[in-house]
Amino acid sequence: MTTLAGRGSSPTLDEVAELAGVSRATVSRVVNGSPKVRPEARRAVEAAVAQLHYVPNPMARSLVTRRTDTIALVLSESNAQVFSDPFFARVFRELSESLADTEMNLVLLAARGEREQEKVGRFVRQGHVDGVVLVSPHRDDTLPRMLDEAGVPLVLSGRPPDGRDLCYVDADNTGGARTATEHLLGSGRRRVATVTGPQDMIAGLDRHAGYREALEAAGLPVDERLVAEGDFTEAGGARAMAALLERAPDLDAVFVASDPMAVGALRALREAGRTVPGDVAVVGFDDAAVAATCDPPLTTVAQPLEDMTRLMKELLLSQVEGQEGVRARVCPTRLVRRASA
Amino acid sequence: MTTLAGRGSSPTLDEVAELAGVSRATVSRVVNGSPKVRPEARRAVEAAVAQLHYVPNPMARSLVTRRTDTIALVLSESNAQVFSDPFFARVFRELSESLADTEMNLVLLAARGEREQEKVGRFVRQGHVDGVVLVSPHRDDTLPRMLDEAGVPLVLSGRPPDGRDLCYVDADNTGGARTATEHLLGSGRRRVATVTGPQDMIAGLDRHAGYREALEAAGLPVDERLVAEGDFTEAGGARAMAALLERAPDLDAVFVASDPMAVGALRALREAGRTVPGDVAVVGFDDAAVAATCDPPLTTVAQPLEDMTRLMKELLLSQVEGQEGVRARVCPTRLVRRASA
DNA sequence: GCCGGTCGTGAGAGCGCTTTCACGCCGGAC
DNA sequence: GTCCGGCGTGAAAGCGCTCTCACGACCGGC
Repeated sequence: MTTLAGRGSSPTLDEVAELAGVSRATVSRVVNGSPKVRPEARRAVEAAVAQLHYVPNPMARSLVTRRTDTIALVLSESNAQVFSDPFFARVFRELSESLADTEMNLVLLAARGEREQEKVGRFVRQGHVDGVVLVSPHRDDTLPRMLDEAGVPLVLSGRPPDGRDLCYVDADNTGGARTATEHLLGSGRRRVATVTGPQDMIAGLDRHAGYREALEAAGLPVDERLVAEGDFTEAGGARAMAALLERAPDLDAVFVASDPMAVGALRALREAGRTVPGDVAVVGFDDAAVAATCDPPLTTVAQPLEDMTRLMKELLLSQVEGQEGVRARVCPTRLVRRASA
Repeated sequence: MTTLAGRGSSPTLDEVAELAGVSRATVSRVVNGSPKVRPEARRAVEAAVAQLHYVPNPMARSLVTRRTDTIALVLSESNAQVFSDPFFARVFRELSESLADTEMNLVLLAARGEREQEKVGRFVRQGHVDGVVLVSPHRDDTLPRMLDEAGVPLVLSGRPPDGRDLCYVDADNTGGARTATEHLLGSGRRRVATVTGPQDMIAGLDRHAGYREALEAAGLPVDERLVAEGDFTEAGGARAMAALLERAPDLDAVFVASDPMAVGALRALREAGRTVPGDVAVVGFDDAAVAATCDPPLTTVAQPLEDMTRLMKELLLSQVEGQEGVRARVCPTRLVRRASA
């Protein structure tokens, strides 16, 4: 195959250089915004670039710069449903948006089963991306370690499981759960139950811990009949709530570890004939869109997602630039008061 | 910077060649599975590769092969909510899974606002990917044209808006809607309403058309009071259903153009004191997970999503291989009968 | 008038890989 | 014994870019 200018295959630096009457080096300088180019030459190059519709070949560039100007958001999650999780969707959106006026590209990689994790690992190790933001909600996930050992700039969304010293940004899940529970306690409730998240997920663990902390701080015993595990879905929340009602009919409040589960709990409560917040006060977590629209509107714990995403971006980009700065950041949550508690 | 073997920077072909006592060319042949290598030499190379943990540099390779072994799934959608749409999530999952035992990588690109579309366009035009599967649900989207003109192998998920001759795979939305409506008519209903999808979305349009076709085929007039537009969300479905009930209290059936909307419609119906399917029969579309779990379980139209995804993959890969084969494929839908109609 | 210092530029060496091409080798046909 | 045809191999030419380095032009200071 010969490389014919203007015939399908895109023009190269040399062709631009020839048309502009300068050398390759000068064209490169113009394209990369170097200041050391005479205005006159710059204009000539720019005209040639425009005329030829020149687009630099990123592979050739990466080959020498060792940069790809691309970062990956990787979702490590075997469970299908979590992909459509509003929390994750928002992280992706915010990240994508905040990168939009950068020259950085964002790609999303899914690592479901082990095979896919392996593929993602290879992809990253091969240098396809300059860095990765990793969402790895499960405690026993091996991907954080794999990517860490790949030596690529890495920021976790959510704290790492085993206390590994990885760079991460997380919401203060424990603190948020504590505040939520204290809010319930503060309004005079004494039989405060909880629907936890899956206890093999870090956020599920932390929010559960916050609930217990609040009870202990108030000098109240933790009654295991008041604790039921959900799976972060609406259906699971309804199930857990029903079980709770069965085991502890005298409960007068419940902290539910996610808004979708809280919506399910609301339904179970309604079906059991309990009023909210009259009979049972309910607090959720996440401040998902549904929290404002359900009936009654949900008091919930909001994470500063925008800040968190910005932080992830900044921490990652500074690593990409070669600076090792802050390793971890825990962001405060905020109680959003609505009608349910 | 000097390139020191084994020191951070990964080993190159030459280092492997030297260790194995052969030439670069031979190593390349082994790595790429060429048969023309003596078993003895092959073993030596493989040992060297293993010892050095050699991983080929994909940029260098792409530079000469003009392939990246990566395809993109791009979602062109300004509306945030659609990202967590179960239909899209499934397409992504299926595609990812079916590519898992290929050497092809899959990345997801989001093209929300115009800026992001521009970025995705540039990304693709620069040759970062070998092909793209494009989900572009809106009628007035410019991305299909942009990517088509980029000259990259392209398969749309869903038919293209303006009759452009693009390669696509779609469900038979019109046929499915017709079948659904006929089912309602066949069970003796005579005042069959519809909650349509947004009329600036292709699926919304097609499903609406199917509804009208069925009525016309049955010799029934289309009563515009029986038509309300939803937005493919549960809340929107509830709103539209309420409006329908207001305008045409005598309706006895409704075809709802998506399952989430149908769930909302079910709620509105319940709140209005109508029984389902006693007073009003309801048929949804998509056979989403929620259709089987809601109350009553939803009769709905299922798309052969697995087949469709496989087709997209095959059509795209054959384009990548340079074959121009089938351009379009419309897959038949199937009515799933449950309790609601 | 000479000298040191910018400043803009171009030649050229690589980045790590694939791939063509030519060459030496060996087995079989004559 | 000679000749031919594979077969395995290595040398070398790129792929399109960046970046160092050297060089000429031009400036002001003495």
